[in-house]
Amino acid sequence: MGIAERREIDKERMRGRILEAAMKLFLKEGFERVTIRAIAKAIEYSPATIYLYFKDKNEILFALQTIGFEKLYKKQQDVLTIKDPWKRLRQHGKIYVEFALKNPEYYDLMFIMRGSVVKMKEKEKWESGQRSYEFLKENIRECMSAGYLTQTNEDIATFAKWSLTHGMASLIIRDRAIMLPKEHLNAIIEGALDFMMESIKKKE
Amino acid sequence: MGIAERREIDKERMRGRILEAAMKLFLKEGFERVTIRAIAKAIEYSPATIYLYFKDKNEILFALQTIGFEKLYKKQQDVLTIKDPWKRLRQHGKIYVEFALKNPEYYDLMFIMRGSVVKMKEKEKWESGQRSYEFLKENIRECMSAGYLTQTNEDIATFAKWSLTHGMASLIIRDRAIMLPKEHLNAIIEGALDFMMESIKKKE
Amino acid sequence: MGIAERREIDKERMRGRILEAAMKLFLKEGFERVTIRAIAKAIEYSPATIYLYFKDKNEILFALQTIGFEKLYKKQQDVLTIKDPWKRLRQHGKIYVEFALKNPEYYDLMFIMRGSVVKMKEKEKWESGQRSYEFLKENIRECMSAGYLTQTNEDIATFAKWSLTHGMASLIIRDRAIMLPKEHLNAIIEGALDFMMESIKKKE
Amino acid sequence: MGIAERREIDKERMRGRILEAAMKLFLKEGFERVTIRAIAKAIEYSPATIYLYFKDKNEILFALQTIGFEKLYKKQQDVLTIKDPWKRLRQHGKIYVEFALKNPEYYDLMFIMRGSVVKMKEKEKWESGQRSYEFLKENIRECMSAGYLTQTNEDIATFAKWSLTHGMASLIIRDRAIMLPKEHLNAIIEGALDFMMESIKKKE
DNA sequence: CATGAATGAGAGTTCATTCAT
DNA sequence: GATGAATGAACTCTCATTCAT
Repeated sequence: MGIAERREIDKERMRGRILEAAMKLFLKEGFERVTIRAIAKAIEYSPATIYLYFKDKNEILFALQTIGFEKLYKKQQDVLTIKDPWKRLRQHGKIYVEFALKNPEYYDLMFIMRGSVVKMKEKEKWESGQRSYEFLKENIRECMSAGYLTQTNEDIATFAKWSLTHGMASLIIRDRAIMLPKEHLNAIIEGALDFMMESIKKKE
Repeated sequence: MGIAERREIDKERMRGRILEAAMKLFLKEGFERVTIRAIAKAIEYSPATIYLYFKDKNEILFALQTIGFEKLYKKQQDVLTIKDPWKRLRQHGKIYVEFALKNPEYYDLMFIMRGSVVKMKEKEKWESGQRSYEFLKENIRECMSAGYLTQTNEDIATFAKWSLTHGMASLIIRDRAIMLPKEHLNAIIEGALDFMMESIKKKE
Repeated sequence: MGIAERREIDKERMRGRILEAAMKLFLKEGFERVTIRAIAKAIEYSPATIYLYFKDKNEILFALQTIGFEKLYKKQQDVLTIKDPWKRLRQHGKIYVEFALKNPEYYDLMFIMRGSVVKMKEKEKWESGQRSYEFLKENIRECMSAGYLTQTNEDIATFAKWSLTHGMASLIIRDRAIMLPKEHLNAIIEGALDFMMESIKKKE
Repeated sequence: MGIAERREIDKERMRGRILEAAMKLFLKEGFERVTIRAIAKAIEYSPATIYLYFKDKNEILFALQTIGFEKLYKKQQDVLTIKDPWKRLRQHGKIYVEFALKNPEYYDLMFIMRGSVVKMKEKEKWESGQRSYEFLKENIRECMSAGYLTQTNEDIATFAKWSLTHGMASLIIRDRAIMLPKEHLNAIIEGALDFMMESIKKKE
């Protein structure tokens, strides 16, 4: 291992520490508490040091987003153990919402937070976002091939499914589903997923 | 028209101008650019003047939200002309998403934006929010009574329907549905609504 | 009674209401809460109206001060019923501190508050302040004539007496005597007065 | 001298400059003119810089107060060279008033200024304040033991002595002793001290 | 590599005061 | 005589960022 290589590794490690600290702040204190200073303090470096590893605050948020997408994608992979595409689709919905509610700050960053912060329309980033979308689409496609689903445009079906799950997750995360008692939420979510799945099923 | 009356009207007009300016800033510059100073500048008054019409920044945001809910509720009423609850439900979904995409700033404020802004007022605010929810629920109920819908918990069905529409709207508003070509969006939305409606329908 | 006269009376009445309101705010809310707006609100007039009766905020504070001095002077007069100058001096000290502690905001305004607020060095005002001083001095003089007091410069004796009482009052009012338990304060004050009186007494 | 050490010294020096500037403003412009901005301007730094050295404005005032108490306590120590408790007590009074009149801003902050500024810190702050009180009390006690003083409660005697000196100092500092010609002030103060001392002395 | 020191820009808010009506 | 409307001038404080060392 050359010197340059080691340097690279060290650099990567430091970036990791910064991101980890930033995420912890996110989780514990919420978005508006994630300041460069706070991050610096958490890793016991000076604010200026952060700038040696990230161009600016946006780059940090962007990196966190990417990590978030990575995490989600991994979770999605787990679902592949289920061979039946129909059952897999159902489980897919479940783990998606679960991911969102267990990692609300990640999810927020990935799917809710304002674009201005992380210039959303730049393609690069959505490489990772898109991957998750494609994964879902593939699942839908298989359901169609297997005759489970009313024939329809696959993008439509994918978007519908995604919207349902995202809708539930984001309403909850952003405190708009307060009319539903917290203790019933899980049951309602499962119910809603079943509701759509059941009904979505091709009637013979 | 008495003097007092005219005064009241003038005051209301000024409040209107402030709200309008705030809303424009929202739209053009994003949330964090909506500052008292920016609003003041936009209407060519001093920052202090704003405080003659609104107690603080929160009150402005709160007022905008309330207007938004009013607007939405009115739109929802239009749907009542459709007597068949099933067709009405379908149209309900359509106008909901339409509202969101035509008034993205309002919708954002009402259903997406961080709660911190309106926290204390939870109860009052959600009076208006809840009203819209109840309206949808009533529609669902009627569909059930009329035998259109698979029997299920009404809150589940309502939340599912709401989540679908909110999901679509919020993914688009916050730029997460960029993989879907803009020119097809409308069709996809309609498709997704039909998709769910169709499939949701009770199989005999 | 002519029109002009009535006008004058009305004006005076209004000034009175303003001052009263201002003083109430003083007492209830403390100095920094006495704003022109707050006063106006209290008497249910507009802030602008205040300026028809007082040139500026300072003039209000100045007027309050004068009223304070009036009050104190009246209290001082009560003491004249005591014929013996020595006993009268003792009582004089007592009522002075009493006045201060019962009307801390007045006292503060009169004897503690920064000159910047009420340009202290302008003679006019101290006409009223001085009067109280002279009254005490006269008492001292009588004590001397009556042979009660060690012969000394009368200004010295007056200043000493005044300083003792003012010192106690102001230390208490501005929270610097917190090491003395509140419930003993009265006894300590009386004790201190006696202490000085006793010892001040000419030894034969 | 290591780098860290030098840094520390520089930091301390800067804090010193800030405090000095704040104190000058106090002196020249009065309390309400002591703003962060004004301090910053005075030392030709930006307001934000101040916050690198002090948490907030309160901390500055608190620091000044503490310095003041330190200064006073040191002055009080000087008096210990006088062995006779009676003479020492006399000198104690003198240097107390001298301190107040030579450092009116400090004295004001320590013993006159509204508590609001330092409220929360009551306990810590008054550790230093109390120390000075205790020092005086000890002197009083010694005078009693030595038979100089009429037997009385020691708190009463201490408070009386303190009140006399504080009374004189604060009346002068806050411009309420303007009836006494400036050029005689010193003599009057000394006279008042003697007056009390003389008279306080136990009569045999 | 790391950072201490510094800052420009800006946030929300409050106040005494003015003036046309 | 009364006031609604308006504002200039402040205030404290926070943040992302830069740069010489």
